[in-house]
Amino acid sequence: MATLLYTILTSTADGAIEVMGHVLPTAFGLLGEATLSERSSRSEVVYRLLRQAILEQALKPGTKLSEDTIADHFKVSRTSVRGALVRLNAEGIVDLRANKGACVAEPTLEEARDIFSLRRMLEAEVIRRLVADLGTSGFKRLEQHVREEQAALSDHGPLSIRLAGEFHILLAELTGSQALTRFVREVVSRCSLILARFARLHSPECAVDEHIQIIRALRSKDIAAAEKIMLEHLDAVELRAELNPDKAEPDISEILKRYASES
Amino acid sequence: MATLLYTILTSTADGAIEVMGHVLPTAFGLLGEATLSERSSRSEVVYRLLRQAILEQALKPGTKLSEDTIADHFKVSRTSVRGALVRLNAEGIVDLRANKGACVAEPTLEEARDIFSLRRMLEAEVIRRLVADLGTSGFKRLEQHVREEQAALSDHGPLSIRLAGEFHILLAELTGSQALTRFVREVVSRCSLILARFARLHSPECAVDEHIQIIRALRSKDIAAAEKIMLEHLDAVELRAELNPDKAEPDISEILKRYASES
DNA sequence: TATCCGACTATCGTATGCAATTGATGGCGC
DNA sequence: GCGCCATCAATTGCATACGATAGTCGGATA
Repeated sequence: MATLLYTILTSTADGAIEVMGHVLPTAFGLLGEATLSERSSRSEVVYRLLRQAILEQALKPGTKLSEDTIADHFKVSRTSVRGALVRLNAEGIVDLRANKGACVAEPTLEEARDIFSLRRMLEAEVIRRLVADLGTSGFKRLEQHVREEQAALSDHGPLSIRLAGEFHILLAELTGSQALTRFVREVVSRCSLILARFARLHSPECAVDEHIQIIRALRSKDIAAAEKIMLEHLDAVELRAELNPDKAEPDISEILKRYASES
Repeated sequence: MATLLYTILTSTADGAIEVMGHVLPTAFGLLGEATLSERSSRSEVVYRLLRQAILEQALKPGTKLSEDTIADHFKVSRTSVRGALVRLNAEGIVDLRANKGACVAEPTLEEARDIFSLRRMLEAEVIRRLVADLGTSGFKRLEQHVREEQAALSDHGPLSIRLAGEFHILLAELTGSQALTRFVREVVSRCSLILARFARLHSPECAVDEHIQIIRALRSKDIAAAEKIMLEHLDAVELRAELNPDKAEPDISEILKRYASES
């Protein structure tokens, strides 16, 4: 396994997707249910790397994900790539159009609002549960994560983008609810896509402060306050997404829809 | 299992898509994003049939899903089967153990309670949204669905089991929120597994009545009342699941856990 | 010159073959 | 007789090959 990862890391060093090689190591804890100890199949590795690349916005919404290209870069067969793409499609971060190849999903404005709405609901629930029973070790993990976020701030790179999202996934994990974690993972992923698509630029500095506030609120054991902070944080994130309808038309079909009725 | 594969086998004998005509006509709007007009790939067909078989409890939790066996019965290659299994795994209704094959997921008691808890939250949200804006056509679809449920009651078969679950998915669809629909689909699917695993027998008669009550509550536009009815309905479903810890130990590991600490 | 049609290319969908891993069975030593 | 190890069968993981489909480019015709 280690050898496989090594070959992939080195092989990407001279490929086009080399970005992903750099940031991989720190990512491994959170990226999936699978821990380091389990052997990873090739398909699994491709899945993780692609997912990571998308969440770090190295692969932007709309980017074509040709099976051949990816297979060549990772030095694996298309079979393994297909498996990864199917999974990513099931998570909603990759669109899979029959006979026309896959591409990074492009959430529309409507979907974006939808996702944020659900995210508020889910994460409010996370907070409620954590206020009820978050132990010392949980706080330790949160604080450790925030420290990593702060450390990553300096490079202003993809790492901080990803860590910002993973803070929320970590919160969900700490509830101990697998299903809730799954759903939060999904909305957070989709939010990454939304930000990549609509936000002018990601400004993670604020986010870290807000994350610290969330931890503090959790410590206070005040449900209402904690929930309020979380919702405000999510509002801030949505604000950063600049989901105003008059900019960045999501889709040609969206535009043409208005003309179709007049013809 | 054998019976199911047999029915599938015989019905696929004269063409894969026609088969689904028999069992899926009412479901087609629900079962996936794909509409009838799009051509379905083999992998897609296998996916739908397997999913349906699992949700109708023809394939029970724990059943081994050998690639070869399925491929032979469906007269397709293992490749198509694998694609379907990966998708089902992503939805959480199939477990995929590396090098050891797939099997229908076996939710533990703990997971079961977790799922029900989330389901309550999600479906309460569905109700809140529907009370706000459910149009005439929406009610028509709901009533049509309930009629189908009633018609299916007579055979006491798998169809009524599936339709009962799909009522909830239909509710979610009517909110217009893709993400919410996704999540509801997932919890409903998992609940099917849970019922298959723990419930003594499925008694769908009650469910239909309860579904009618839900529609009535939605008509009344009384959020609190509608939400209450839905939650009561879900409580009833959970009750039917008989999630009492002292019966039907989910897992050998669960049992041995208690012994491990004493060794 | 503009439009339509047909061949071409690139890419995907599927099948098949081989390598790798797991679990089992039988033989061997104790 | 009992336990351990090696070999074997079964099944999955992966790669490659082939057929099918969609988009593109060039030529023929009006």
